[in-house]
Amino acid sequence: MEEKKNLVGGISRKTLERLPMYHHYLERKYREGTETISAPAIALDLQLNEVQVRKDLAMVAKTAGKPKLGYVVKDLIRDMEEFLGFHNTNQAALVGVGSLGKALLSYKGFEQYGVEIVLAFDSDGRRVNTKTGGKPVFPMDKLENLCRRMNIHIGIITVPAEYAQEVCDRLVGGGVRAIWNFAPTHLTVPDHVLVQNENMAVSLAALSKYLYEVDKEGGQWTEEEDH
Amino acid sequence: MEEKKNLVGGISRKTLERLPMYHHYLERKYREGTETISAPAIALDLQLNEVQVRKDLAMVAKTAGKPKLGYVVKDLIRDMEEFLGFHNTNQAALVGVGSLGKALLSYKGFEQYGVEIVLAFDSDGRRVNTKTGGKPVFPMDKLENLCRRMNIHIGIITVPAEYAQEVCDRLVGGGVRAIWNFAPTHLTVPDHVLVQNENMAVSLAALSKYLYEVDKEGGQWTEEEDH
DNA sequence: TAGATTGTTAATCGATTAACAATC
DNA sequence: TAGATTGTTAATCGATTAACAATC
Repeated sequence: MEEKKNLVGGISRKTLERLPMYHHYLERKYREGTETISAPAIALDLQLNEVQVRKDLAMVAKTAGKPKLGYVVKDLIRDMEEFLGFHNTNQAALVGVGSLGKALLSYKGFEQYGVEIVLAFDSDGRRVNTKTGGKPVFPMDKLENLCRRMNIHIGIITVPAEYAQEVCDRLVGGGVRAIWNFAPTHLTVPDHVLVQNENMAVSLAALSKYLYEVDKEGGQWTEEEDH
Repeated sequence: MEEKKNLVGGISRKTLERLPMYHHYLERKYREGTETISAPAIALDLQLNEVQVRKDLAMVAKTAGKPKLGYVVKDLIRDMEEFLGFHNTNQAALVGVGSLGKALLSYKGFEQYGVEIVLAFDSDGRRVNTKTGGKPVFPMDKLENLCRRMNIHIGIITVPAEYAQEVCDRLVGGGVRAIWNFAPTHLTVPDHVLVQNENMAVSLAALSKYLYEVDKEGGQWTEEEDH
């Protein structure tokens, strides 16, 4: 029985989740003309603890910050992109060209993160051999073969939950090593494959629960109050 | 300065994130004819610790499990849905009818979680006064007014990052108390408003980083190995 | 009964925050 | 220099896991 890993490349999952937030924030600051920035300033804007910011930045920054000055924004952005591997483009295949699949195929913003969707698969004959967002849609039986031949490393699953595991297995069979799963279901994969769940159900549950609580308590509420 | 809350209704965020996973799993089991199920069985299938499963279920279950038997699947599903507030439908407004916005408007699966998108807003005159997924699209200047009049509590943001904060402020101004944010940016909101980030950038960063590491290390890799 | 499974208390683990000396 | 800010070590906090008595 294998351990579930919490670390990706020596960095905790929690830290990794914050990095894109810093990245986006720093890019905006840089566009606005900010040249250097301090950890307390970042912490204030992003509502984080300043020590946490310093520790997070220490994970990625090649050069240390300077007391009284802070960090050089431009260098920080560069180091962060290198750390996250945004410059090594990975090609991805998407399976399931429904409305969500179409939205993802049409979305231009992924390349910035080093991911490019190059082709899609669908079981519906009417969608096969068309193009969506400029990306060709192939029939399912070409999946393993095309993924392997094109050396695709990322699979994006946007099929209904009941087909997700099967699609996942086939992607892994085609040599895919990282899965971005939009189906609201748990996927079982071999150890060397990473599953990243984009779990909308989780968000909805949190929203729903929050509003439910607020209504129940009849207004604003804090966890300190015990009723 | 306010504390960021980690608890929603006396339950830890981590636990809350697992509940939809149990819910989906249990529904499948129930469809397959399973009447009772034990914590170890769930833990095995979902790759969790069995004590964790028991603790999580204890948070939601109205009736205790029975030694040697486990829990009644049907009751568990019912309790979980009640706990998460899936039966109290909340109406939502979506802002930004781009490809992602359209996909969400067309998606039928939200109602199951107690969320119903009833209308949308967009700044593009060509989209205004059309319907997408059967939901009317209104111009931006109607936002606050319509949200308030219709007693909308959930706002869904699918606009580009640079407009997200402004849209967020207006939704809050219209009485929205929970925001589902798809823009890759940090939103600042009053304390009584919950922001749920559906942060694709985070997922992409994790995928990208993982593949980057795997390639660097020349194959499979574990965090135990120090090179 | 025997043993699988429960719920709970205690131990462990990891992540966050506080404290502080170093430094530009 | 003085003080803002750094990086790091120690303390705290919360979540996970292990241990175990209760029970059907």
